Amino acid sequence: MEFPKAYDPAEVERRWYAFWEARGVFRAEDGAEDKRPTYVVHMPPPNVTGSLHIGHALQCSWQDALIRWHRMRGFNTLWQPGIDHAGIATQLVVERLLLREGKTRHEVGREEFTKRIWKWKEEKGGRIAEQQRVIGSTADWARSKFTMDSSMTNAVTEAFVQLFDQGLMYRATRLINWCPECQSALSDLEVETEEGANGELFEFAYLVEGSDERLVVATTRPETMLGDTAVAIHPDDPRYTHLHGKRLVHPFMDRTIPIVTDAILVDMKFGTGAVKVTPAHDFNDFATGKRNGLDEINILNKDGTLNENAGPFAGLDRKRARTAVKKALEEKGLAVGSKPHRLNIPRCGRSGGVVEPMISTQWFLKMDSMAKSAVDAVKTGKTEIIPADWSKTYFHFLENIQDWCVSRQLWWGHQIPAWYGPNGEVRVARSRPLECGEGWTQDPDVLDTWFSSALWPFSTLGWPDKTAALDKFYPSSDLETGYDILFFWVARMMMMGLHFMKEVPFKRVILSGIVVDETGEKMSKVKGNGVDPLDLIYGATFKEVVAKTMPDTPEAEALTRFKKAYPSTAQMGEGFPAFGADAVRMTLLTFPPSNRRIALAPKRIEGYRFFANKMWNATKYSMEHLADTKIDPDAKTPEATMLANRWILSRLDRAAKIANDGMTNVRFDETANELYRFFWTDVCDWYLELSKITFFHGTEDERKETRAVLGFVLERSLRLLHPLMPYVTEELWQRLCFPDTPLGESWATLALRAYPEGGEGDAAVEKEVDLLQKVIGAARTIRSEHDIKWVVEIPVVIRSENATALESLRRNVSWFTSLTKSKGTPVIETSGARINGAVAAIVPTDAGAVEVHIELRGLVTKDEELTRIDREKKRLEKDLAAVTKKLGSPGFVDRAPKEVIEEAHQQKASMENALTRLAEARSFADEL
RNA sequence: AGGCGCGUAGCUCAGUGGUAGAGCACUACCUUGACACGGUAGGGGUCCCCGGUUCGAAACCGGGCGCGCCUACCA
Repeated sequence: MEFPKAYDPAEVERRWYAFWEARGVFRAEDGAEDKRPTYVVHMPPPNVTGSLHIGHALQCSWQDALIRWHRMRGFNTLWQPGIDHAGIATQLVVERLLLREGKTRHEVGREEFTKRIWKWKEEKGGRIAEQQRVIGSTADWARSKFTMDSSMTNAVTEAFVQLFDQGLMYRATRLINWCPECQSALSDLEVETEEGANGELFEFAYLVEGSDERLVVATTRPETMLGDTAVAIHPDDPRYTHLHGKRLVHPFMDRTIPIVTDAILVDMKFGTGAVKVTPAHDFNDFATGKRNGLDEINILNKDGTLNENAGPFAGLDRKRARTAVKKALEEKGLAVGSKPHRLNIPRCGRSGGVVEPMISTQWFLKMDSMAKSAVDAVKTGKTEIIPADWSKTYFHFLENIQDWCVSRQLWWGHQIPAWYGPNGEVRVARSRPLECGEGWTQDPDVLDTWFSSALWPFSTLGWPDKTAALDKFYPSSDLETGYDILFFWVARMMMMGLHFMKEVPFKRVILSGIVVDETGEKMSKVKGNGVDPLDLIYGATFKEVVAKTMPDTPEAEALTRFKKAYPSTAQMGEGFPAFGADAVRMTLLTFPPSNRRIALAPKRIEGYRFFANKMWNATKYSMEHLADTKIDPDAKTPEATMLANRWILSRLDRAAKIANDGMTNVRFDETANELYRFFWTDVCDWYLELSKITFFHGTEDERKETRAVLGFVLERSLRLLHPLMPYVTEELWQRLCFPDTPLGESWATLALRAYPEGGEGDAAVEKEVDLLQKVIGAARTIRSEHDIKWVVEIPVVIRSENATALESLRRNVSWFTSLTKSKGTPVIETSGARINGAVAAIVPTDAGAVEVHIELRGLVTKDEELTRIDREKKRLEKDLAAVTKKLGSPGFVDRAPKEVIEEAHQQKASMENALTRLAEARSFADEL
């Protein structure tokens, strides 16, 4: 089989996704006869309007790593995918399309409009699922659900009816958040506050009835005065005692309004101490109205224009009305003035329009008892939130929760299963009740999209039917999602799951952070600092990137802004190369999951592409030397007698342990970093180099053992890395294990091999090798410091009083010779004559230093050597001073643990010994 | 205003009581039979500041400064 010199992710990755799919790797088994333990993850269903962004890529990487890891460990894994119908977002998209035809949804009608949305969905919607495949997600796509599927609608209806029958779902008239742009009610959570907006505080006066006295109030929304039904003062405010019980004249309406006293609303110290009260358009005022029995006058139409209650201002839109009211007040001499004021503006999370509190009749879901259960489930540990810090936020939300306004005045969504009769009757049922004939109409409103999402962990499995899948896969194991939807989704699933299934929907909640740009700024369309993961996977020029993210900005400026957001791209030329999905995944996995912000540096991704190339070439090398050795993936750990082989097997064992621990503890970064380190440093830098000694100079027996170990280590390394970097590992595994089968045609797949468990390794072997590495390192440092060319072979003498070390060095002298290019065989001795004109490196050990003397006469100058020794000396002295101080400090010897003291003594002795040797070496420098 | 989080090498980040770590970037040398998407070696840090606990603090506690996010908001 051809083995190109460099790894090409684009060529390789393309090959494997369909391969896995064809082998049924992703499938979960419903059947009761399948006795494997289950592992279930629900993928947060992305919006049907959405396309893959880097946040999805992060979550896919995490979830796929968890899923693949469990699958390899023999779990019956279900990764449940799906798509969310995203009520408002989708409706807005299709409305915008209609607008291009010059039509509104009201003109085409509800039925036609809904048809159009479905058509749009079939053509354009849900493309994200294809993109999720690109990054390697092994979800069970055959089970994918759309929240508007009939089975989902069935579940939503059932849930609604049950909740209504239980008295938890009710209809009420109250002040709610209204988005005039969407013309719909919103839940509290869908309102986003724009902080610190520049506005003004406008002051005007009401005249006291029957006098000339003026009472000055202030407002940031002057037009709301049209709905004022009182002015409140503090009962204890001496300035206004004489006004108690008086009334004020409304300047534009034919009414007077009372002056009420209210200690809750009014802060005497703020402003004039008098507050206008608009119960129908302000949450605080609404409560004040209830306390004081005030009228509630709604002055707004659903589209945000003023209604007939606004008298002369009726018909104006909010903004114009504000100007008009101010002007009219000025004309009447009632305006007092205005000053700049910073305020927070509530905006609709979807449309961005300014939200207006408005009195309206809506459906609400009672939250208190369900919220309590959801709190208890976490407090009692039935569900664990990771990182645990988030529990506090979760509790705070649920302990202060308001009833959930679930009805939306949209056309796209699950229509509320309530019918209203001609005489005000209300019927809630699974389908239109027979008695609801002539004169009855179904509630036109739909349910909040999050209501259907809240049922997801069981609705996707067939609820309310008792299905095999529901039986087997509820509750799920882990839920992994961004912390930004902790309230929207996670908390609500908890409540619904506990309510309907009497059991928590998931055992662990893993909350991920937000991917931000390289400088830590949140990615946003406005800033244009987003990155499309597909551009990273497939490659793209920076011009192409900014054309997408900042389409309205001139190219040069856009490029400047882009480079500012991603400084590391300065070293990348004209664009991103194709990093490949593996590199993108690996990068995202190396951030600790507890990080709230994940600053994506493209340069870092490059590093993992290089890592894939390293794996590629290590495999290439191995296969060249394995010759006809058949790699049996089922082989047990081979017997090893040679130190290098025993060592790498030990390291493999420990790396596997660390990898598993990381996955268990949701520390993917620890898994990823250890496997990276293990493969690059232990396998490539040391083991492959050592294996060359055997392959080129060893006996046939040695070669045979080394081939077996090399093949084994490589095969297991690929397994270990597979959940993180599935593509390159599958490719290399196929090449390694089935060299005669054309790629993509074998039946076996790495995705279904057992994940190595690992263990503690062999400490004695690792300690021995550690010393050899240090001695080799010391010799290399000398070479490098003195600029000795690689091809120059140099005589070496090694001396030490450490008998164990000497013995090991003698046995493994070829390591030293080969890896330091020393001449002939180094002389290894306890003491005795040293080479004239040699420089020495000192390696401290716990049984006397190892000295490495290298003959460099004629190759270096005395000064160079003195510089080197002095630097070494300085370093040792610094460390020695630290440990000496520690040992001398009062209390340390008395109070520190025995082993710590012992260690300190040993360090001291070893450094002192090394310093003595170094001083000797210094005197030798004269001979150079 | 409250809550939460963060501040460690030029950059992105690990490290949670025992002599400061990784990757990238940087410097020098090297095309050595897997890999220049590479190798070998090296330089670089008052661990934000101030107190306290401790024999010992980057880590634990208190206070401050700076940054970010969330919740609630004064008309």
